Amino acid sequence: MQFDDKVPIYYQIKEYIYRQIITGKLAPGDKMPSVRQLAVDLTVNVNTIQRALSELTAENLIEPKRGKGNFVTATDQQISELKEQLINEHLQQLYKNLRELNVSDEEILNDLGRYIDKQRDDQK
Amino acid sequence: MQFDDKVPIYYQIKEYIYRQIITGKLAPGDKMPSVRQLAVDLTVNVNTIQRALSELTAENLIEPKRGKGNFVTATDQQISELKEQLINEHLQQLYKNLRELNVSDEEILNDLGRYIDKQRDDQK
DNA sequence: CCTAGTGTTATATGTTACTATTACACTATA
DNA sequence: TATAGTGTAATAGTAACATATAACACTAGG
Repeated sequence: MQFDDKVPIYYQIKEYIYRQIITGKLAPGDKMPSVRQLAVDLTVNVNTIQRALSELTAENLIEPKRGKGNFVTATDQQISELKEQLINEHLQQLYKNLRELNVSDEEILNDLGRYIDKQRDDQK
Repeated sequence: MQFDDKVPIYYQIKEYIYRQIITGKLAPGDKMPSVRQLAVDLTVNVNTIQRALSELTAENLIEPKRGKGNFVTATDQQISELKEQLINEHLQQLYKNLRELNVSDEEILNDLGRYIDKQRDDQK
């Protein structure tokens, strides 16, 4: 996994696990990979994994069991709220960023439309 | 100015100056506020200002003159390219973030449309 | 009971970011 | 020529982040 060196790694791992949960790769009740395995997979130190997991635990999304592993405890309700929240934050971020560059509401929508069309073309 | 504690301050200052230039608050040829004044205005250390300015200098957007100050040397051409690049990066960021949450192209556009409408309403 | 696989915790080390402080180089001007 | 206002650079200290390493606590299975 490639990290943005402008943002703490533990935080990017947290976001990565958010995604795993939201996209269903990790479902309620699932056992997560062990901290040591995650450390290998993401090529970071175990302590860095722990830093991310401890925050997710504090947010009641996962729960550790000594000797067993970490388990997803988030409910479907929690997950859908989390997804909505993250989407909203990202939209807000874009909106704020572009407005700060003096891009109008209309242009923002047009530019995004063009960008998405371009992605579709590049895909081919 | 409020900073995001997940991103280096010097980098956020760099982005701030990008905005000043793109929105015309700083025009080609303009003299910038002194490093000491910027440090006071943004409530950071002079060295942090320098860190940002030295990168902007390396990008040929500004140029320092000993004893005189820092001056905007970017051309209109450079500025419009910079603006386009930043807009593109932000669009790409949103697109990537939402696609990673399994949001479809169509939903992305709809969600943004709704978000912008909501902003307009909240404005009143 | 032993062992392998879990989570948890602690220590030491290195790097980067930021601050505070000081000093130096240069320019304009009174 | 002195002074105030510029940029520049160096030092030292603090904090956060990440690493390496080791040890400890618990669980499951042979």
